[in-house]
Amino acid sequence: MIEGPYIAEAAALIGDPSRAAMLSALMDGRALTATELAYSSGITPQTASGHLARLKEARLVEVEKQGRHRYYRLANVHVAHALEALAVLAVHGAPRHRPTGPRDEALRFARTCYDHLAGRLGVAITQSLLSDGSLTQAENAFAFTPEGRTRLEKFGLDFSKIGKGRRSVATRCLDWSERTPHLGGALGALLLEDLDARDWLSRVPGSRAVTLTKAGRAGMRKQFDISLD
Amino acid sequence: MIEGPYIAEAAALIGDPSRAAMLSALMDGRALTATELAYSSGITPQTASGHLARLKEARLVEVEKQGRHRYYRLANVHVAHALEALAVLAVHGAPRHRPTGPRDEALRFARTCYDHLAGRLGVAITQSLLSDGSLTQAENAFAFTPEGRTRLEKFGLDFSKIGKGRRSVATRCLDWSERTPHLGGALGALLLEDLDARDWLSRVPGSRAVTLTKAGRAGMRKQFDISLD
DNA sequence: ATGACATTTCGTTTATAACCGAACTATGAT
DNA sequence: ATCATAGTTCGGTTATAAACGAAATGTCAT
Repeated sequence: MIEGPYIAEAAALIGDPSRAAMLSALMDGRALTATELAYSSGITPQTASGHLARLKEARLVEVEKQGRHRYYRLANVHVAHALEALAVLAVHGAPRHRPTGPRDEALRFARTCYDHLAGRLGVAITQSLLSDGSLTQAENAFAFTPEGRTRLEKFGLDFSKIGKGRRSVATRCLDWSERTPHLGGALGALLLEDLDARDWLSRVPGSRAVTLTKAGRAGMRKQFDISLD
Repeated sequence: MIEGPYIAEAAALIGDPSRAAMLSALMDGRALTATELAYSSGITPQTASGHLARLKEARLVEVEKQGRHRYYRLANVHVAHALEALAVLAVHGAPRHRPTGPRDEALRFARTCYDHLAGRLGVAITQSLLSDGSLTQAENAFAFTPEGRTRLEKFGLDFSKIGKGRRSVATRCLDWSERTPHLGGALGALLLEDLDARDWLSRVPGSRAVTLTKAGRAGMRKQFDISLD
C-alpha cells in the first residue's frame, strides 16, 4: 500500500517494450550509444532519446558524454538484478507462444550478465570453484579462500585490480535460466575479462550470448574440470 | 534483445499503479478477496476484477475459490522477489518528493515479507541465529545445523510442520530496506507463525508493518540477545 | 566556414488501456 | 422463493504516452 506507487514507477519504466529492449541490450554491462540503443529496439533515435532521458531521470541508467556520442549504461547492479528477477517471472509465467529459437538456447548455454558470466557455463565455473575450495559461501555473497586466491593467481588472474573499490568482490547472482547462483562482483568481472583475453570465449554479435572456442573448451576441461555439450 | 519483450510483459503488469498496489497488499503472504484488493488500491471492484484476471493469466497471482469469495495470493516466491527487487530500485532512484512518513519507518523496523519477517527485526534475528551457530550459509540459502534445530525446538518451534513439502526450508531473502539477507522459506514462515502465536508481535492494521509487544521485546532480548529501539 | 553526424526538442497523430456505470451470474442467508 | 453480497462481463469515455517527421543544437573533421 505504501510502496506500491514507487514500485509501479520503476516497473512502468521497464514495462515499455522499447525501453525493456534497450535495458536488455545493456545487460551485458557495456555502454552503448543512444543510436545503437535505438537500433537495437527498433525505434528512431528521437524516440529513443526520450526514453533514455526518462530512464536517466529515474536513475536506471547513467550517461557518459564522450565527444558527440553519449554512452549509456545501467546505473548499478540493482537494476540488473531487477531485470533478472523479472525475467524469472517471464519464464515461470503463462506458457504462451514462445518460440524457443537457437538464440534462446545459446543464451542458456553462456551469456554475459552485466559484467560477468551466466548460463550453464557461468554456473559450472562457480560450482567448480566451490567444490575445490576456492570459493566459500560467506555472509551475503561468496568469498575466496587464501588457497582460492593462490589458485586463481596461478591461473593468471590479476588480483591487484580488485579489492580497491567499494564494490563487493564476489557477488552471488541468481541465474535466470539455471536458477542456481553464479559468481558476480569484481571477481566475476575479472574472470570474464581474463577468459576473454585468452580467447577462450567468443561473443555472438548483437547478443549477450557467448560461445566457447576450441581452446576454451580444452582449457575449461583442464583447468576447471568442466566439459559442457 | 531476445528476452526484452518478455521482461516488458511482466514489468508492464506490475507497472500499473493499481496493480502494483494490489500486489503490494499481497506481499504479506496472506490471500485477500477481490473486493479487499479493490479497496486497498482505491478502485472499483469491476476494475479490480479486470486487473486480477490479467495478473492470473500471467501467473503472477493464484486464486482459490471459497464459497462466493475468491482469495487471491502471489503465485510464488519469485513474484515477491521481483517486487522486492523493484522496491530496491525505487529507493535507489531519483530523490523525488518522497515524504518519509511514520508508516515508512514502521515498515523499516519490522514487516512481513510474503510469509516471514523482514526489516531490522527480521535481519537481527537472522544474524543472531547465524552467530550462535544455529544457521549456516549453504549452497543457495541458509541451512540449520543439528544444534540449531535442537535450540529452536527447545524454543518451541514445531519442526514436524516443515521438511515435508518440496519447498526450500531456509531461504535467503534480500531485505529491501536493510540490504542484508533475512531468513525466509518454511523455517522463516514457521518462526513468524510462532512469534505471532506467542503474542510477541502485533500487526498494524492495513499494513505489512509489525511491532514488538512488551513481551516480545523482553523475549527477543532473552532468547536472541536482541534489543532494538 | 562548411559539411557530416549524433542527439535532442517540439508538435501532432494515434493506439492503448484504465476506469466506471450498468447489467449479469453465482453463492449464501432468511 | 427472495434478497443480499461477491464477483464478472460489457460498452463507452477519457487520459496518457509512444511514435515519428521536422527542425534545432552540439561536436568533430576538413
